[in-house]
Amino acid sequence: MSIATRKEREKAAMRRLILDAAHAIFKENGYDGLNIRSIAERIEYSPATIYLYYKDKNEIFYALQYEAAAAKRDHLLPATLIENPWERLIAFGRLYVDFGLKHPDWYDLLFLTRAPMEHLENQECWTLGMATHAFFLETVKACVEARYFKSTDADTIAFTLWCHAHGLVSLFVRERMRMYPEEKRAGLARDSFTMIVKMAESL
Amino acid sequence: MSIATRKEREKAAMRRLILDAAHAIFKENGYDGLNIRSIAERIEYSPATIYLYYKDKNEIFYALQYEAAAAKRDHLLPATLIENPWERLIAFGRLYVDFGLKHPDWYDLLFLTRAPMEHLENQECWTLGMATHAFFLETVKACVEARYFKSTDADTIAFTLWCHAHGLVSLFVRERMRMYPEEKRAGLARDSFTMIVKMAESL
DNA sequence: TTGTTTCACTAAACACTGTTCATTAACTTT
DNA sequence: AAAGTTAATGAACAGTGTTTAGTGAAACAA
Repeated sequence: MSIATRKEREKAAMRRLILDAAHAIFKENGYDGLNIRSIAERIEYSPATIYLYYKDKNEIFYALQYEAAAAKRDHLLPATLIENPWERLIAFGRLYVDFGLKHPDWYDLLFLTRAPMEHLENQECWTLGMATHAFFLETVKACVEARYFKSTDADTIAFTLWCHAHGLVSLFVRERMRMYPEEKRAGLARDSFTMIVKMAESL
Repeated sequence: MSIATRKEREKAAMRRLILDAAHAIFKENGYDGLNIRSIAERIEYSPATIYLYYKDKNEIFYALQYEAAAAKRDHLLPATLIENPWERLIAFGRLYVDFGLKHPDWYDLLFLTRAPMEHLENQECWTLGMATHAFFLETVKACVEARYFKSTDADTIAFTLWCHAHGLVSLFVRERMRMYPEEKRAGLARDSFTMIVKMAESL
């Protein structure tokens, strides 16, 4: 029994080792620089060994996506502590955009990568994302109930705000802000966030 | 001289042939199914021949991106004919979203592909996109001047509206709408567009 | 017409991906 | 100590983008 548990432990350690290497490479060279051989080289094992611990590259990708989701959850945590729903909503939005602009690679991984999403519903990552989204929706609903909006359609309000934040971050992450001079971009992001808040107030 | 012009004509025809093949493959199999060998096979030439007409795959990618930009411009054309700036703005937004949802692959190519954008500034595609963006900005400015908004910051208004539309389309194109039941998604998109228009009215 | 040059084209290769499999060597069990 | 199990790997395969040496035909010069 002891040997079996040790082996389990070693297996988990190896999976961790692989994932940490993948994580490091991803941070250093982005998704493009991440390949099986680069991981293998970094952990000083043969490429074939990777396949003893992860079915294929997608599984590693999923695991990385989970890391990103966890990082996002942690980043948004401070907002969840705020009592007032309206303040909470604003803080949530601000931190969401903040996360995307500070960690474009992770945001990319979570929301912009054209990836095999088919099996993602079963993934822990999806659960984590759903929880965050549910929390966001709850906050909007709390605002609706507290009459912060004239509209009562919480779903549409939430979706609309999400569209704005996601669109804003996406334009930055995928470098579609080139028509604006570099020094104006950050200000534009800030002003637009302020504006959507104002728009939401009078909603 | 006649031979030289004929050769030029043939060269242009070949570039067209390659691009049309690429276009067709892209429409049939998406960006992933598009590779040099598949183009070569379709036009019944060797893969190496492609490189006599396009420097590398990126150049073909750029050309395709231009096709997408032209398709988008054509799709938005009806809006440009509307006199009233506010009506024009709404029509423009509606057609923009409509284009993205109807042609996700092209939208992807234009705004979501992680691509070598470095040399894109010099590209016709960029010029075309800039023109469309400039028109959009002009429309917002016209609305500002006609006092359709309280705010006078046309740049931020335009950017904010773009963020929403782009975010909305992006969530669909990259399949991040899974948390909403399939049959509700279209309605949500419609409602959200209506909502952002309402929000803009009271801006 | 003949010899030379130019040019479109291609087969074959290279380097790089993800992935598989037979073999080896070490560990575990008997 | 022998037999069985398993972790690890070298070598290969198939699929990418891209380059290069070479071939045959078209264009040109005599």
